[in-house]
Amino acid sequence: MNKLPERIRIKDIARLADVSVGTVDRVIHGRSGVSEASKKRVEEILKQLDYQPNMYASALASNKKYTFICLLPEHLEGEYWTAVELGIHEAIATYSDFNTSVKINYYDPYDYHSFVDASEAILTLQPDGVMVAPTAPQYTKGFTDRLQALNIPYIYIDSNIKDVPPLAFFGQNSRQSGYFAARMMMLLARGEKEIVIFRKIHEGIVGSNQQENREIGFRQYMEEHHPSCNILELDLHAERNDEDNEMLDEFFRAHPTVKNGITFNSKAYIVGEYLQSRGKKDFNLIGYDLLERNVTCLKEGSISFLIAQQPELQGANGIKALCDHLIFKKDVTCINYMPIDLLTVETIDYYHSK
Amino acid sequence: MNKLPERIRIKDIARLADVSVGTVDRVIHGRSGVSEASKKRVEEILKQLDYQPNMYASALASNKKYTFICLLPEHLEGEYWTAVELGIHEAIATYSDFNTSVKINYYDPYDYHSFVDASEAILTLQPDGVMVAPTAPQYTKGFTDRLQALNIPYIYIDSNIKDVPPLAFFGQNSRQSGYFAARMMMLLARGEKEIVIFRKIHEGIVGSNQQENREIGFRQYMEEHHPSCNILELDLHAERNDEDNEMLDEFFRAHPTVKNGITFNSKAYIVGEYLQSRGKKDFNLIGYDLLERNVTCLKEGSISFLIAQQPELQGANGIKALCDHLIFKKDVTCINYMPIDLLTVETIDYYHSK
DNA sequence: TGTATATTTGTGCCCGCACACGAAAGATAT
DNA sequence: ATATCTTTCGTGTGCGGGCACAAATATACA
Repeated sequence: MNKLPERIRIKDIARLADVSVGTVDRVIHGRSGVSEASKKRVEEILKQLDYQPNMYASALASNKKYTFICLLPEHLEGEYWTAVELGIHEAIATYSDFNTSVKINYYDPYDYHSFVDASEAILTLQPDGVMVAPTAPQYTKGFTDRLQALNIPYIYIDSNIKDVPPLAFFGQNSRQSGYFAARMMMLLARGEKEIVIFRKIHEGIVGSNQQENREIGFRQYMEEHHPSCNILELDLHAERNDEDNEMLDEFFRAHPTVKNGITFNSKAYIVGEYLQSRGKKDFNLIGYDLLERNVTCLKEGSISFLIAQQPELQGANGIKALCDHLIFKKDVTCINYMPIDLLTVETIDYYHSK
Repeated sequence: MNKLPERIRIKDIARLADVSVGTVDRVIHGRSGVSEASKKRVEEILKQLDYQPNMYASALASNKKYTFICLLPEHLEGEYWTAVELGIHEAIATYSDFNTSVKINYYDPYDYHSFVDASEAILTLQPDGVMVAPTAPQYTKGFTDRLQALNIPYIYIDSNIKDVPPLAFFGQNSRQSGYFAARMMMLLARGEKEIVIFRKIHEGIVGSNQQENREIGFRQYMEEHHPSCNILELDLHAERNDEDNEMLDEFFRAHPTVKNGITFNSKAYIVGEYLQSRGKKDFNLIGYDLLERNVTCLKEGSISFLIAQQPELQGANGIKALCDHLIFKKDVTCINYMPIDLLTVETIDYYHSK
């Protein structure tokens, strides 16, 4: 009477199937050289005992290396994508014993050629997995088609794209988050009839379909619940401070009664810092993402609410999905919407994304 | 010219220090039997190369087993603690290759003897780590003192206790969460001058200091920002439905103008379902925790906001902290406040705690 | 100087698994 | 019947590190 150990090993399977560990190994990995009879016997016991390999021992023995490449928009330190990078490196660190490494490449979100060039470079490097922020949907398909052909799995973060489904997507449902933002805005606005949307435009290009979708959701809520509310718009440049401030001055001179506003990008601090500099305390501002400058505005009162989307977690989960797929051979959920988090001065200190 | 591999191994250290792997191993584990000279040399190289052991190989070789015991309040399926258990099992599953196992024991939160008996039982089992929900602070110290004496690390979840600091605490800052709840309540209330707090009392015992602290925070906000607001109270029993409904009927008959209420426990659905059954649509209700029945109320409109505290993550992080400490020898942050999450009908579908 | 005893160091095996190599058994050809 | 090839299978080695034991060196004492 042999008692089985809690954790089933290949050795145990082999003994029960009356074959050697080599044969069990061949069955598990679907390699050739096993008779139908043995194969069947082993597979049956494997299933019956629900054998789960020790992935650490497996990784140790196989001694394989995995290299991933991420393709993100160029950005300055402290901007939104910095947080995504943090998550990426964090995930790589937790999987470092599996011989994983990552390289982050960049493209100019306002120049489509740049994206194509960068994706070309990645293809020649033949990584084991790719993670890309497809802020320019129309130029992504050519890239992912080639990845598909090379059998390289790829992850989308931040924005999703209809076309071919990736291995996984991590990001917010932008439309819904805009819809939610509208409800929060109107809760602050208390029946006011004027709202302003602050946009950010660079050479006529919005630069991210996230922003557009958030605005669509926002307007949908307004139509459904406050159809009589007047929605104004102001396009800022987010480049030279004084220029933006002048435009804001002009706007508020022309619309002195507007008391509520929202930005659908991560640059709410531009408006927040303006409000602070002008001593305007009666304005309700909602913005996106926990940039340091946004958080400062939130704490000092010039921003009422920030909506966050856990960028670190997006980056980390993207890498984890690649590892789950390639190393652990686990099934990966394709669509992964991140939570829509509302942060206020009362809750900001307790927010983190681990 | 020897090129070092990306990942430094004991073997590499040994070669550089001109000793055997056995000696390096002894230095790493602080075992005796190493001359001062060798020790110093090895330690220097260790530090210089920032050697990080392959924890998976280490776990494989040492072949140690770790058993943890959790002590939670008894509860029915679907209540708050179910989610904590989920997180516990999830974490154990991810660490299963490290030979970890967990056992969950229960005590009656309304009977202090029960807690003492249960903790006694745990001490005789001599687990490698303990996680406890100290809802009865005054009876916990005797237990943790004994654990300390046995050198068994312990984690608090949900509530923290002043006394002796545990290895780590995971839970919400209850006071602050009540403070935040008050702000949200008043945002919904729009200048109304009456608020009702629904409590839950069982045989005169509140059963959790979380609830009390949330109420303290709530009242603090009200005093600071709406001192003239009238705060009513209603104690429910949460046992037989009809009895609670009668009390609610009576309350609303006596106070027909009250349009805003909050519960500081997870039983908001008692009030939510009541409102629904009576067709009261003009009442703003805020509650805690994502029980299925609460979520249903949120979706159907009888609850406006739910405040969540990621119970799965609390459970999972507690186990992870024990593993980090015992297996990976990593430093563990002692105080870990969970985020204060606001959920609405617009965001609930995107909320999850992974 | 030799022997006994500490102290320090090196070696080998094992953990669970992957993979290469070679042995054994069966099939086909001559 | 023997040689050759193919299919099927078992064994051995190594991944990085823990630990027991043996070996080597140092120290004590006669």
